[in-house]
Amino acid sequence: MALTRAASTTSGKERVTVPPAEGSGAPGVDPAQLWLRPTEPRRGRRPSFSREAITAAAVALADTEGLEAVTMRRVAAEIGAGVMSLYTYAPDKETLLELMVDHVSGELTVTDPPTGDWRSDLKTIAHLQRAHMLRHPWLPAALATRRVPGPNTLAFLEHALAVLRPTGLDGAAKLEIFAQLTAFVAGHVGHEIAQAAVSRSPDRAAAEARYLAAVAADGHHPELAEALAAPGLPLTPEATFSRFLGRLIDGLDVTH
Amino acid sequence: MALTRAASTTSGKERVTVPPAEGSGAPGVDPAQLWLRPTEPRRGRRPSFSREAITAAAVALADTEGLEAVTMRRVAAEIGAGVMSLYTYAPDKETLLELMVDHVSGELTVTDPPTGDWRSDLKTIAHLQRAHMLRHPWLPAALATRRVPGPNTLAFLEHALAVLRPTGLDGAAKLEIFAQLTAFVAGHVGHEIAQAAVSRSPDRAAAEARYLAAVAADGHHPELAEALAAPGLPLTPEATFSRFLGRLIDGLDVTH
DNA sequence: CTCTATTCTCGTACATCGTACGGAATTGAG
DNA sequence: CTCAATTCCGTACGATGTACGAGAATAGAG
Repeated sequence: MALTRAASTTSGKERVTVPPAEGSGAPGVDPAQLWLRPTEPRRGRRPSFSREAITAAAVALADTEGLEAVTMRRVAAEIGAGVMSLYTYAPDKETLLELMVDHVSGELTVTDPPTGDWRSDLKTIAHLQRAHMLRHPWLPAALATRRVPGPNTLAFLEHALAVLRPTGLDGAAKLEIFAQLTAFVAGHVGHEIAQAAVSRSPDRAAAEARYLAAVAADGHHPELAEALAAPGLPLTPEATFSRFLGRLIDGLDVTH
Repeated sequence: MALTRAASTTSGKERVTVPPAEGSGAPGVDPAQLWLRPTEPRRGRRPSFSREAITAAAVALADTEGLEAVTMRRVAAEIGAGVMSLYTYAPDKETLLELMVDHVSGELTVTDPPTGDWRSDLKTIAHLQRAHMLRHPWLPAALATRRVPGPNTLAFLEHALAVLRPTGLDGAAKLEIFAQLTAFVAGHVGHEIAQAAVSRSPDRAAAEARYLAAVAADGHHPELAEALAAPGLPLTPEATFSRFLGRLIDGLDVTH
């Protein structure tokens, strides 16, 4: 979610001195090329495939076999195309990922208008997002590197902004809240998924438990030892999510 | 941060039906192999390198050239080793990444004991983490796939748990708060970094602004249009962070 | 119709990645 | 010394993203 008013990060002479990160100087994905390209002139050979079909195939692949199964070769094979044909529809794999993210965001259609109780509405949004991400477990990972919101994402954002209207916050704050809420949900679901994956292989889970037990027993981590030893009813991930979401949203101070 | 009491996710017959995610069935990294291995028997050829040196080289590389520059070949070259020698010290690259994360976490040493004002202490922790991540911009991305906390991470966690003692929350809740706080900071800093990267290439920033302007002008996104048009003083990333952190922590309801 | 410009298709090829394998080198124990 | 253990690392393999360019299909111009 890189949604900020254009000039808000470098104003005037202020120099940002952050060293290069993941995709440092690289131009990334051009939004115009991605979301704004008009229906091209009808000329030349007729296309055999479509963005839609390619994206859908990639999504299906990610859903059933995980994000790492989404390779250009696999996707191409899935729709019966040559590998290089994909590059007619998307300039590179990163772009295909963005297409995938926005594609599934189409499922996030909201029918109910805002109720006026923005806290409650925001919780509904978060639960929608959680269910959505559980259905597409690769989403949290994919969202981490997403740049430009596509039409489906924008539609959902539009709804979120409407929900936040009663807060009276300025635009930037509303955008930030949505971005942070999405990040929170992605983070939480990401952990849920990772946890579930660990639990699914017993030796792995046992190894982890043994490690933590060893750390707790070394005497240098009394707080951790106590935290791990404490009873505390085992909550479902759902309950944990709700509790945390409540803490987050109910406490949102909107007066400053 | 996969820190949960061992049995808290699958209790009894409850089946987790989440489809495969990023590293689905794969065993990942064995914590014992990673953090608990004792000083091996003194026999055979003397080691020419060390985990420390390898990890430090990898970190230096990530700091200056980004995470994608950290390849086994580059790291090996950096310390004058053959590529395959690295595998004596770490079983695979994922493990090396975990080593890197914990290595830099060594900088997070906290000297001041908790003051008793846990909200204030928590904010201090978050600011520490933010500065830390800005110094190592690859951290937010690397943290997303981290599994088992190493000694330095555990030391910091221990401090955080001590800070949270006055809340009276149970262990699981405290662990969750720390995990979510870390996730929040990582998410925020990740966006800061991405934003800075975009701003650094003017054409890229302009393209993005043009795209958003086009969307705002299409008539289908009135809320977004208003949010983008609103004045709102351009805040420094620091200020935005503090404001959000305040909203998050001040509102944390600890009574349930 | 033919010609030509345009567009899509995709086989081949290459650089780069993580890492399996196995032999050479070095060490301490018996 | 012999032997087993341990480290070092050159070579090699399979997989990946994608540049390149030759061919095929299409639509308008003449």
